[in-house]
Amino acid sequence: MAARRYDPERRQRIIDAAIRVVGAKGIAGLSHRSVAAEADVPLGSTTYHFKTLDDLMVAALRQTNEGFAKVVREHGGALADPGADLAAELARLTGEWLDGDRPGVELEYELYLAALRRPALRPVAAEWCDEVTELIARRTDHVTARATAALIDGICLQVLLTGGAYDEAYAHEVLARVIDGPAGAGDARRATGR
Amino acid sequence: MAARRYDPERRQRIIDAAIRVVGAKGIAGLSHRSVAAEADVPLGSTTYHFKTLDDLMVAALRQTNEGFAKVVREHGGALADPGADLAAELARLTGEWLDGDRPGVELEYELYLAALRRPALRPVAAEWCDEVTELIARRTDHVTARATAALIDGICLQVLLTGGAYDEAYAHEVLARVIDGPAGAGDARRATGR
DNA sequence: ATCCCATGTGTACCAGCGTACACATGGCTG
DNA sequence: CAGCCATGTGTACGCTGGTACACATGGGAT
Repeated sequence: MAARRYDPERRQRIIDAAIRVVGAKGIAGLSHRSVAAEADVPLGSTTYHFKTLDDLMVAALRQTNEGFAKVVREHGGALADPGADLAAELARLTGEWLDGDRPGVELEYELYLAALRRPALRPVAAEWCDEVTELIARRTDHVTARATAALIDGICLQVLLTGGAYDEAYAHEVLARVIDGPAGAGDARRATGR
Repeated sequence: MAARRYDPERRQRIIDAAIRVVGAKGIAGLSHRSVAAEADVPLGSTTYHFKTLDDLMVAALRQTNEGFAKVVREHGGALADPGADLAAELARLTGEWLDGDRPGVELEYELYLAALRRPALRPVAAEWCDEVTELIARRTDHVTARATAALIDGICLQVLLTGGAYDEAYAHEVLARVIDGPAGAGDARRATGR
């Protein structure tokens, strides 16, 4: 098998350092050198483990994708409860995520949005999308889940990009429209968008 | 008045060149030099008109913000018609925007999303948000308009970031939920328990 | 025990960057 | 019509970046 001689954690430490660098200076501040300094390893070590910065970003994005999932795991027990108000629960979770670790959220979105210009990141961004959708789809049909994920993304973006505050009541209200929309109209199962 | 000696269009040409550069190489490829080369002006000229790259990006973002508005102006006549199906109209317009000028859309989003890490861009991003919201708010209340704008953003993002295709029927369906959701009354949405 | 090679290290090269600054030019004000 | 100064130009400096490459080391296969 792979034989990691001296520092079996070397690669992982570089990824962690990259995440800290992006958090502190943004993607623009990410370089082999800055990561090497942050991880306290020589320059050659970062170029050895990650030939290109895209490779490093893919690894970092994969790791940060855990962020929201972690919040869900820790505070989202009610999500699975069929009796709970799904829209209210999602609005609450999103608020906790945004208010609890704003730098972490910004970092996660920065890496996520970087996929716009870096095709290498797109599969990872798509994974993240699918994971959130699947999570919601345990309580709704697939179309509703996709739309709910999109709406949450849009709401978060508006908060992050404009510097405004998160309004949980507003989020609850409009999330409910998407989630309860097809149920309230009478034909409960009318979703076959794809 | 300002006295532009030789080249009254100099500043504007630099902005246009900056937009072309971002379109071709992304924000990461934007520099005083690359813009100067693209605009065919000496280096000193770009640094004279725009002290920092942020200044240049603000000007570029302001200009690109016209993109969607332009589509609306040219193809969105029905938007103002109170008899038209607003959700269908928006879904159609978004499709035209995404399919008609994909590079332009990516460029616009790249500049828009750059506000995440560049506070200087946030006021401009907020302006763009407000403009779209106001446009929609001519047919709906303000909360609905904001949510609709957020949902459109989210849907576009999912298309752009994951490389998927735009599904107009899906967009129509979920936009309708947000827009028609509060059909009963403004705040009595929870009253219709079953 | 020996050797291979994955892993790790140090350094040098060159390109591109922001910035600064001295200088050129000619419309506008007075 | 004379001078000011907004505008425009060319060049140089110091820094940081990606990349390449020669060299070091020691675990495991033989």
